[in-house]
Amino acid sequence: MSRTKLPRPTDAELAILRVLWDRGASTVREVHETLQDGSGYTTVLKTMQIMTEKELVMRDEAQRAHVYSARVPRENTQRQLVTDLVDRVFGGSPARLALQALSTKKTSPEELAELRQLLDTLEKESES
Amino acid sequence: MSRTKLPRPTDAELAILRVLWDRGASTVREVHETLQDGSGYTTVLKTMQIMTEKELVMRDEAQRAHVYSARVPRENTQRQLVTDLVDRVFGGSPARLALQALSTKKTSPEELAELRQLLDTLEKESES
DNA sequence: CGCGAACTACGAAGACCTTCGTTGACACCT
DNA sequence: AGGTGTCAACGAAGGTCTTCGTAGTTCGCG
Repeated sequence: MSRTKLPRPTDAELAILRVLWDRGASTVREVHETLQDGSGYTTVLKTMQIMTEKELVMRDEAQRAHVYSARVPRENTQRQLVTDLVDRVFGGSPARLALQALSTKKTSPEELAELRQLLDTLEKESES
Repeated sequence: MSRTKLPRPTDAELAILRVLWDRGASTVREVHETLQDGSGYTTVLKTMQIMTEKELVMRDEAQRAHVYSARVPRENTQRQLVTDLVDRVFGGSPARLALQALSTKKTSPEELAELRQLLDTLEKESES
């Protein structure tokens, strides 16, 4: 049992994970350049080292410039953060979060259609 | 311009806010008792004092046991946290968050109906 | 070889969060 | 008046996160 009940990634960690999810395996330099915030190179490096310890990312040390890749899938992290938020501020109701999310900004017709489809599926399920 | 760009409430703060939103104005003791986590009385007190400084809550000192009430509305905080999450992990697409939220857990038929209604409204809007 | 550029590693500082012990004030009861 | 319980205030400790300076390593090049 070495499963240590992973904590939420921090903001800085999440920003880095997003880069790795989007770009795929990358060096510190690449991440640092992509991430156009004001943070310094060594800051990004340090954070990525910590993320390696936390097993959020993998490191390939074959080259001099180590190559990092995300070890946690994007979907999982999204799910983790969503259920966390649902529990902490929406009383455990994902639907209320969904309502809040949708009424906030505008959504494209394609996404609306996708949502409608999901809704159909869910309603059929609840009927059976 | 005294608007200081409010930061996300921390976990402990959020837990307390939830109690205040649910119960309405409450004393520290009441909050502490409601909140059945393992935290000590003075911990809750301290946090609520800090929240007063941050203007997250209001304090009525008329009685010996001060009475606190939420100063930020629940809706605002929910919106804040949702848009924050949308920006940080769903690339700015609320619909993707909604999809993730809904596919995670089961949702009651009433909520599904509510969602469908909102979807109708949104689709009509995008048509015009 | 010797220099500079690109890297990693390390450590420490500063900010914030959470936790709680202790102190002092106040109130009620006997 | 003295004792007991309730309360706010304070301060300090310990943890985590973020930041970055500095030092050491490696590589390529003149």
